This record gives sequence, structure tokens and C-alpha cells, in this order.
Amino acid sequence: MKLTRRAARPTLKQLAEEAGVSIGTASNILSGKTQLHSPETVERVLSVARQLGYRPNRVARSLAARRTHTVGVVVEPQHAVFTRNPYVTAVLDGVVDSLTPRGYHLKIITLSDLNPRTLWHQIDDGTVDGVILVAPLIGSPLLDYHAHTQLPCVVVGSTLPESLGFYCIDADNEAMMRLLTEYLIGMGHRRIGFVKGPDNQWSAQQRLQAYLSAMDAHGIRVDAEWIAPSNYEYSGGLAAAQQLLEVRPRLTAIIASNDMVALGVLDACVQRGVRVPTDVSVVGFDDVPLAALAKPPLTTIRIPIHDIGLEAAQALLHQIEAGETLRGARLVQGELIVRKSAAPPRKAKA
Amino acid sequence: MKLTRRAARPTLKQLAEEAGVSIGTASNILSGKTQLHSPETVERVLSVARQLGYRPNRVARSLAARRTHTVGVVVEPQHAVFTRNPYVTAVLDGVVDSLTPRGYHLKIITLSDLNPRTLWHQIDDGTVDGVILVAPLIGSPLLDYHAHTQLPCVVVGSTLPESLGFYCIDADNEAMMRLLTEYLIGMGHRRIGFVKGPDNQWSAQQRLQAYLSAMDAHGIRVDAEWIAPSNYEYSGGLAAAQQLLEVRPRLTAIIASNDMVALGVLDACVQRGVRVPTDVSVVGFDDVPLAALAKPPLTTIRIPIHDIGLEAAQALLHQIEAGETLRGARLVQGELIVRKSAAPPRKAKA
DNA sequence: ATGAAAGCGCTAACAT
DNA sequence: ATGTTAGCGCTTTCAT
Repeated sequence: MKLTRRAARPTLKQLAEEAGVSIGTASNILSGKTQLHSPETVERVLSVARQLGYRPNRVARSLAARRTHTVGVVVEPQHAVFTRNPYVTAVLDGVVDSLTPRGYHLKIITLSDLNPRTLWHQIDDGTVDGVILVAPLIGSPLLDYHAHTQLPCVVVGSTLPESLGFYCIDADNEAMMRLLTEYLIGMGHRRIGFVKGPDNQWSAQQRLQAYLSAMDAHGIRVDAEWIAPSNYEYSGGLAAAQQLLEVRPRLTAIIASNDMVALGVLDACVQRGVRVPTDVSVVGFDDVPLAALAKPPLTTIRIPIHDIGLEAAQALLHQIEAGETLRGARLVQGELIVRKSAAPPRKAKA
Repeated sequence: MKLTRRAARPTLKQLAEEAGVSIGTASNILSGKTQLHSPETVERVLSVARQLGYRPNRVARSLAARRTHTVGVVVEPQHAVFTRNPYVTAVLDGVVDSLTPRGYHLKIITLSDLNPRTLWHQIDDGTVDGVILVAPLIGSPLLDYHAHTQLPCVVVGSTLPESLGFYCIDADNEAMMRLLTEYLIGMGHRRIGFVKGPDNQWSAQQRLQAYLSAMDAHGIRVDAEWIAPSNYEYSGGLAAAQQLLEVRPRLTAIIASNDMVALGVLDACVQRGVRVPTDVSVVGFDDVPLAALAKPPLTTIRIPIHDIGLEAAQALLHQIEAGETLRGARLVQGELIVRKSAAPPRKAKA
């Protein structure tokens, strides 16, 4: 047990020398294959490691083993502001919860530009064993994924067409939006407005279609002016509601295609003295944490976003470790959360 | 220009052969040192790279160059739920905005346990060039940082004692809380309650002290029951307010030590029929995006969290690239944002 | 049970 | 201007 110079970080080689074993032996023992060696050797190596403060260099390990134990979460520029994106944040939480206990690490890949020339260098650069694509957009170069890389991948938050060859985990947007629309219809609403999301979001399209088809199924003609666009954010809800509140005769309900938008709609109502739900019902989608805190508390569809992130990471690790490629879509069901922002229309009440 | 087998990912060596140059030449050219070589060679190498779909293996590059171009953001377990932590989220946004344009990558290091034996393996494993410590807690093993690693580091969201040897970027909690308290006092409030943050948060302690000393400076005796604890979250604000609303004679104002807590306080008031700001003034701290959306909109202190994250990343990159070690604290000033949740006490009004 | 040796794919001297 | 070579720190056969 002689004194060790604490100059630079010790390497495996130094450790092995100090312990009087070969570098291969040290490697085995430190990566858990202890049953291959005699108890005394194991003990000696471990104790020298402790004493030296040895820490394996994960970069070297990754290079040699061709495994990084890291997964990348790829975020489109449009989503990259976490502060405004409770959805991405919740997915991230789920991913972390799944990765951490399994010893995997997390790299955030925020695409600065979508230049197809450099895009794949950022994603498939050898530093990750697989990636999670968060809500890729319609028309995104990311959809060309399989033409550019073999990296295991799972998509979250967008249900992509089968033909693209992805494995997607997402809310069942259509079923859930149908449920929500029919909830309102069942209450007696007929003149129901809709604030749609960005045209380049798959989920936005699916939610819109489901609304449209539910209305149609109930024989309700949807006027073009009942539909207003938004950016899926608070500001978009605010603006959209200004427009929808002008419609005459009045809409009795407004479906916002996500909660942030619904919060904007709510505030627009307050600003114009429109009472919710007395004058107009407002509902959201996702059930982000803020939804319950809204005034009034938002009736919405709860999507288990955290669990989706969790499951996505699990599916990815499975692909990585089993070397098996998943395909198709896993549609996760949500549930209607009835709070205070929706009520039967006044006419029906009276 | 013959056909290339698209079997496995091409390596530098293959590329070099294909282009008829040495591996060193190829390396130089692909890492931008093009002026060392003849234009024809450069062109040839680049074109072969394009044609082969060559992507450098960043792991190998990192090992050889001993630079990963990656920074780690270290998050304590207590903060690790992004969904509930607008502060961390905002810091992250700032960090990303600073890193991405500079070609650095981001690794999220969420500590699962704080076992001092394995802690440093997670942080200093060769995969990052430096780290940002997000709001390390009082008593955290992270504070032993410098005894365990030489990795460049900057601390964000905690102003640590100088003696610990860190470079910290943080809000000037004391000055800002003094400002806030004096704003209330200046309005005529005397009986001002305080919802403190967790005892293991530096910022919480600093904010509490500043409140105490501001009150003292104005000759106001603070009763122990005017102070309630919280977890810095909505739920904590809710609970704390229940308690503070019982104080007799009544408090005329409540300072929440951050915005999430203030939102809880606001809701507790609503639940008990206490009007804000008519019956009691409520103020927050941080100015997270939700603060403006609260009912009523929250009077608070704006902390430029995003900029703090941005600056932290910049300071870190500076240390990494210049090899220079920073120390001490950079205190960032905020500003009072007057909205609707605070007003003079009724007595003073009448 | 242990050691020796050949890489993993790249960078960076150094040589030419 | 280009090529050669010695690693970076580790994993993993393959011998012994």
C-alpha cells in the first residue's frame, strides 16, 4: 500500500499495475464480471480502485464496447423552448425516470437548423445508442430517418403514417377528441367552436379531424368560421378566442386543441366579460399540471404524458438491448377529466 | 468513382483509402483545417465524404482529442421533476440557447441517489468537458465538488459561500427580497407574513433573511407565526396559506418565496373566500411564465432565469476553452413587476 | 483464473 | 502539402 500520486486521473492500466494484475483482469472485475476471478483478486482490485479514486473513462469504454449507454432525445426547433412546452417537459420527465434506474444517460439534441446535410451528423454521431424523436412535424426532414441511419428509434407525440416505418407511442388523439366532442354534444351543445393547432403537427390534424367527424356523425354542420388556428400556445388561444367570440349566433362551447390554448381562450373570455362556463364552455386537451389550476379548473382530456415518455424509453432500450426493431403505433388511451369549465348551454338548461 | 457498399458506417480510414489520401490528411480536412491542404485534395476528400455519407464518430474523436464538446447539467434529485420546476426548465432553455450555436452538446445528469461513492462516477466519467450545477442544496455532497474532480464547473441558482471555491451565477436574492418587502412596507403593510422555501435551499435561506432584516430595519417585529414553511411548490403554498390565514389579528400581506408557492397561496385565499388584494396582498418571486396568468396577475420579482442559464453556459465554455478557473459570485439583479395581487392594506386606504 | 494483444475510430505530433 | 505513427483508455477474444 504505497502512496499514490494524485496527479492525473488514474487509468485502468495504472490501476492494474498497482494491483499487480493484468489490465484485462482489472477490466473484467470493474465491469462486474467478478465470478471469473478469484475472490482475493477481486478484493484487491476493488480496493486499489477505491484507494486510487479510479473512475472509468466512459468515452473509452464506449469506443471499445461500441455501446454508449446513452440515449438522445431529439427535439425540433419549434418545440425547443421547454418553458413554453409542458408536453415536452413531461415526456422528458418520463424518459428520465425510465433511463436513470437502468443506468442509461440522457443527451438532449435540440436541432438548431434542419439542414438535411448536417442534421444526421448531429443525431447519429456515435454518442447515442438510440434516439427518441419528440413530436416530429409534418414535412420535417426527420421523417427521412430510416434512409439516413440505422439507430434504434422511437417516436413520441406524433402518430406517423405506417409507411414511414417508425414505432410511435402517442395518445389516441382521434378517440380522445371524439370523446371530448361528444361529451359537449351530449350536454346539448351544437354550436361548438374549435381552436386547431399548427398545420404541421400530426396531432393537431388528428384532433381536428376527430372533431369534424364527431360533429358530422351527429349531423351538425360545422361552419368554417367556427374553426380558428393557433400555435398550440397560450398566445394562440388568446387570439383565436377573440375571433371565435365574434361568431354570430354565438358559439356555446369552444374546444381548444390543447391546454395551453385553452388557458388563452379562458383569458380572452375574461377580458371580454364572457363567463365560463355560463356563457360559453371551454375544454382543453392533455391535462398539463396547469389545467387544474385554471380559473375555472379546466375540463380536459388527460393524456398520461409522463407514462408515454416512460414507455418510449423502455421500448427504445428494448430495441437497443434485444437488437429487435419495433414498428407500428402504440396508441395510449386517455380519460375525460370533468372539472368546471364546461356546462350545458343556457338554452338547454332553461 | 466506383460504387460503394453501404454496409456499415464508413470510417475515416475507409474514406481516406477511397479518396487516395492518408488518414491524417482526411482528418485535417474534415475537421476544418483545410488551409493546410491543396484545394484539389480538399475538394476530393469532401466529395468522397459526401458520397460515402461519412459521419465522424464523435466518441472516437473525443477519446483522441480529450475533448467531448459536451456539457453536463447536474440536477439534484429534489429538482429532478422538470414538470414541477419552471426554474430548472428556464435555466435549461438558457443553457441550450448558449450551447447550440457554439457547437456544444448537452447531457442531463439527474442524480438518482447522492451516494458519495458513486456520485462522482456519474458526473466525471469523461463524457463531459464541464458541468453546470443547478441549485445545489445545503448539505449536498455536491458541495465537495472540488475535492473530487477538476472538471470546470459553474453553479446556478445557489449563491454558495465563497469558501467552497465555486463560481456561482444567481439572482441577488437578498437585494431583491428586500426590495419586495420594502415595496409592501412602503404601501403601508406592517403585518406581513412569509412563506419560506425548503430549509436546504440556499436561496430560501437568503430570501428569508432578507425579509427578516428588511422588517427589522423598519422596526417591525416579526412574530414566529407569521412565517410558514413550504416546499417551493404549489402544494406548499396552499398548505402554508391555510396556516397564515389563521393568524390573528389578520396579516395584510403574504410574501411567497417563489411564484409557485404564491399560486398556492392565491388558491388558498380563494378557497377561504379571502379576496386578493382587497383583503390580503400576495406577492411572489421569480416571475415564471405562469405568474402573469394568475388570477389576479401576480406582483413579483422578475429574475432573468433564462439569461442566467445562458450566462452560466457561457462562463463554463470560457473556462473550458481558456483553461481559466473562475471563482466567486455573479449576482444578477432582477426587477419588481407590479401587477394586480398587491395593494395597500385596507386600514391605510380608508 | 489470468495475461497478452488486437483493436474501437479518431487526433496530433512528427517526419518527409 | 502529405504521410506515418503513436497513442486516447478501454473491451474482448484467445492463449496459457
